[in-house]
Amino acid sequence: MNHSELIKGTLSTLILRLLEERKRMYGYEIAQCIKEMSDGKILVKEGSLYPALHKLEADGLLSVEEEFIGKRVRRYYRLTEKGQSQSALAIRELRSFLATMENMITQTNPLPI
Amino acid sequence: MNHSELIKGTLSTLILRLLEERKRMYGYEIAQCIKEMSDGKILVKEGSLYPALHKLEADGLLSVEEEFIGKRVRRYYRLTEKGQSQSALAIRELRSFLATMENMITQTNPLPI
DNA sequence: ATTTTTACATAGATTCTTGATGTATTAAGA
DNA sequence: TCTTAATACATCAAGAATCTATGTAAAAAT
Repeated sequence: MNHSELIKGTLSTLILRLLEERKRMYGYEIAQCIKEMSDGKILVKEGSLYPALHKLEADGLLSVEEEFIGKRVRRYYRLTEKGQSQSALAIRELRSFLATMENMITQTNPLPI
Repeated sequence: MNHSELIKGTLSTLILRLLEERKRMYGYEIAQCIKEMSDGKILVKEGSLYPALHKLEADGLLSVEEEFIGKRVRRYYRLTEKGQSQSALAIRELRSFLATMENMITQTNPLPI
């Protein structure tokens, strides 16, 4: 059991959350940001990140602008309007889930039902 | 995005945690307990629960005693010694992950790296 | 008498992440 | 200057975990 197994299901919400704050980010930047913010504990792999971004784009939550830095392309993502409302929802949901989990693993001697 | 998608990766830890407190539980009881403790927010399905229990047993973290209630069998689980140490580890890990996630979705305006 | 709850189980489909692999530019260091 | 590391995208096969659906059957409740 490590952090990378626990991240399942939370990655897209995390991406939405970052884009809420930063407006405009590209994939690699998102991965670095998650690494920094988690103190190196959550390392998103390319094999997770890019498919997740593509799915969010396909679902109409993100829009993309390609930009050339020298000869190299960067795909900048931002939230669509749909993405903004979805994002708010997903974050509330995640926050509630975290609180519930915290509560469940913290409370001692849960009573028989 | 709902709680059932977010539970991925946390179910076994949750089971271990419950058995740490309650010593001896059977599958159906565990599912009910998770439902109660989460205020109905986390509904573990049989298709998730029983395979998870079987895996924990196969990995030597749980032991089983079958008991007949009338004509119906109940499979009571408890932590093995290995299960106890693993449990402590998994819970620490989960707690740390929850804190990290909480931190990431809560802090406003994360700075550029 | 019928329905709901209790209690186990598994198979197939789906989803998510990983590891491996690929391509290519740019920056840094020896 | 040459080599390595970092940047930046991408995809595929494999594995893990969950869900839905389905099945069986006893006990309790209506």
